[in-house]
Amino acid sequence: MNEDSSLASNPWTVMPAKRTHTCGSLRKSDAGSAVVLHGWVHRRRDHGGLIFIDLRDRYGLTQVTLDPNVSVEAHDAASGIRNEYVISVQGTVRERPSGTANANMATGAIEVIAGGITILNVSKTPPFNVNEDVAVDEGLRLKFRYLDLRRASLRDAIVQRHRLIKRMRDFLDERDFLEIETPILTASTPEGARDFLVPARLSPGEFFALPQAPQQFKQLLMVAGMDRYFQVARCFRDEDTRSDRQPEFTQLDLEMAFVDEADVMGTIEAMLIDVFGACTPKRIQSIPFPAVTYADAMERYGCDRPDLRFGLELVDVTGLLGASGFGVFRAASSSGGRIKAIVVPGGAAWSRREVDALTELARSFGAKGLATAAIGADGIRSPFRQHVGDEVMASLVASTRAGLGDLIAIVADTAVVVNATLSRLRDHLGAKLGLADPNVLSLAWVVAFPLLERDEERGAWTFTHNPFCAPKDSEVPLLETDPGAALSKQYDLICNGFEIGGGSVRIHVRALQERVFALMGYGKAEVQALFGTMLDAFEYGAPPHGGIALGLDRIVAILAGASSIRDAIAFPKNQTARDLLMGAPSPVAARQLTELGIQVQTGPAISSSSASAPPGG
RNA sequence: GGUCCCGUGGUGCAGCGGUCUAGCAUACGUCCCUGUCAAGGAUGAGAUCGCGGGUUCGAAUCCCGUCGGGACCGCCA
Repeated sequence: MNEDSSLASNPWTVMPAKRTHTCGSLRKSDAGSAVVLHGWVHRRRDHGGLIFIDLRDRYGLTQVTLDPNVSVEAHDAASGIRNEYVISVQGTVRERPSGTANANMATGAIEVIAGGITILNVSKTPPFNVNEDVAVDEGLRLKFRYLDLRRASLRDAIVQRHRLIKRMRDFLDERDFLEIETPILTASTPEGARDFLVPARLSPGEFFALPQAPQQFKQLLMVAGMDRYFQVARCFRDEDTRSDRQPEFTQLDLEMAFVDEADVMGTIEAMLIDVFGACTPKRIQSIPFPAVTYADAMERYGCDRPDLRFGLELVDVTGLLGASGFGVFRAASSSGGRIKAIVVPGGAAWSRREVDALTELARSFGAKGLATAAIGADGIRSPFRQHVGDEVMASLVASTRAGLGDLIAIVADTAVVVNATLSRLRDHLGAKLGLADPNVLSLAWVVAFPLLERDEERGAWTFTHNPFCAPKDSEVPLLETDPGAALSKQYDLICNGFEIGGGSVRIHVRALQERVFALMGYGKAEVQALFGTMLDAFEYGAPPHGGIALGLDRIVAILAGASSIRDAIAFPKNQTARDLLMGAPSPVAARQLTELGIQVQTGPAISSSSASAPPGG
């Protein structure tokens, strides 16, 4: 009866003998030992006479064998045991009889012959199978997160996360970094993401903001002489989620004084080589990490965080096709757009249906269409061949280096659309063609970002990284003549198509920081009000400094082979930023609001979004 | 704010206008079974197909709306 949770059947006062081993530790050399194991019933195989129980804890699985000839009581007790019951087993380790060892289990050479079993707690039939790693509805997984965390893949990711962070801490500690906590209740700063706000009861009408990152604090720590700082920092941004974005997430935040870009990058590179070497069987593709400029990345891959595990580089064919007789190409070229191609290896053999699907995909990514040319043994098959002529077709094949059997896919549009479409098509092809080795980590730096970009809404310059990022020394004069062309001391770290870190050498001189703010359209008074504290601090001997923040959730997700950072976080939120486990956010008592001086606007939108009933309830 | 995908016994899937009184696997109950490890065998129970409306002689199936989950665009220094 798994519903039977009566007090009599739950001997909670009886904590049996302390466990002597975990369920992952026993080996052949332990044969003969008397042991006590505690754990959850992973699976039970009842042969009538013999009963086998795979006992699970977070360390592994151990087979417990119940033989009525050894203990009738234990065997009888095991008959009533069901999956996910918590039990204690007292028994003897025995090498398994020849022919019955299980090479797939770490403990497969032995079994525990049970002399006694104590049920520590019963379990209802779980809402999904804990003992297998099949896909389950995300909502259900989040609602029963404590059961999901028992499953192997999620449990392993959480364990790996701990090991990774522990190793990072040790590495940085050995190099004189101090881990320093910074406030969670802090001040709202403009720009960047939307803040989460916390009402300040003692200052009615005013609010704290949760930090989007400890940016200013870590720079102030440099001014304070803390020299080398890091923190495993929770960050909060009230923006829409993605599979790689949660409203709260964790960064390894780091800052160093008296450094240039190479110092920070070198430190991080050394740390990651050490950490990944210890924490994952995956192989780093190339050491030292290659560096690619932002401009180069956009040109060759169409995005600033390309997956470098495979080639499939984009080729600019604007010059070649822009003047041709094909209207689509001419239009894109003459209106200042671009024409770029990607070569699909073996794509000439694709069926009409497959090529159509690729075109449809390109449309869904924003392109108006996809022009293709198949390089077959009997010649080039292409809808636009007749419009451009054989000579241009031959040049196209040559410049894209397409070979026999390949398919050339071309997008002609604005540079933004071309790059966005082809970079996503490239990712799609990498996956479809199996080019992205899951056992490889293609770590690389992206450098030479522009300092500023045009904010069309405000009609001013805005920062591409953060407002404290320094321009390259040689580029400072450009701030006066051509701000958009100035390159910065920013560096991003990418891995397998994700941005896993970003940082920069900062501005540490008040005058330069004020000049950059001026370019962004802030008046002096405004700057003083918003960033005065830090600018004032800069006047008391701010050392040159720079730092970086690594996205730990993303790194863990990559190592775990997860497609979402939800699978790297113990208690994540869903796509609509709700915590389905605890039922947050939720309405609060009227009295709480009164105390805070807050009046909640009621309306259809408000009341419907505050309904916190979980699905299936 | 927008686009797209998915909601069918506890779970995972199939069915996509009548043959569905809804199929399969697994989980669950009972029984048999002493070397299994996704144990095996027998048997039983369990779903008005997320919800509401519409089209139709007839809807799990088509349409609209809504709710829930997910992917993406915008957004995210």
